[in-house]
Amino acid sequence: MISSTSTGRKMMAMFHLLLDHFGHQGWWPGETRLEILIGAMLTQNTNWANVEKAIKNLKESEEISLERLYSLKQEELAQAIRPAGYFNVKARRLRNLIHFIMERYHGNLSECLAEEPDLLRKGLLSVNGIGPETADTILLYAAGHPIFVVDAYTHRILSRHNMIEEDASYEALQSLFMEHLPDDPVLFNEFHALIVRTGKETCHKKPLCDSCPLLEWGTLSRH
DNA sequence: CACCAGGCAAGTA
DNA sequence: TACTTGCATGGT
Repeated sequence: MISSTSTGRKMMAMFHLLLDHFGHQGWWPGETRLEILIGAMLTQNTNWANVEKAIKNLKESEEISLERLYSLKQEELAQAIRPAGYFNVKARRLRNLIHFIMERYHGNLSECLAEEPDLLRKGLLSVNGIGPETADTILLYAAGHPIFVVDAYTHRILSRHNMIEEDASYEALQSLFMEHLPDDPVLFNEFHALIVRTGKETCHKKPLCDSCPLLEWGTLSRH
């Protein structure tokens, strides 16, 4: 069943078109799993370059640890992550996540990430400031679970190529990948990164698809 | 100058 | 339930 279905073959074809065109993306950038969590929070509706500046600020004075982050006042944290934008909300959200790990997993990140995936996802979603994309980013890129991350690019590209309705839900998009591809975190990791790369470079809001690697894929109609 | 970026929550009707 | 708005810096 899995990837031998028509849809499964099509999705794998998409993956290989993108991989051949753009090459390996090497996601998620970050030296530690804690940095991946921080990046996941900070990159919400924000360019990654700005997130890097914010993380650099955090690393500047001292090594990043859960304890140190939690000891910072929200205001201090906010100033450090300023370049990432929305710094007041994001400082609060980051603290909420740290608090969640402190309370439920005794401040032990490894214990947290070793949690059973469905349970961890529910827990993450209960944190104010974590929605489906951020939760799934943590599950895939920090915990290594075969969970597909859906974002605005995924929605736009798949909808433009008539693989899904324009008003498709997050869940519907996620199922398109997870129900038709093998449960492989390495595949999901690269695939999501490639979709973001495609969205940035060739599949913009204003169509610019002369160089789109997916021109001959799907059932193109709205480019 | 306008527009966009690897979302989410809260407010409104 | 279904829209709309606030959050904010930095690059193109």
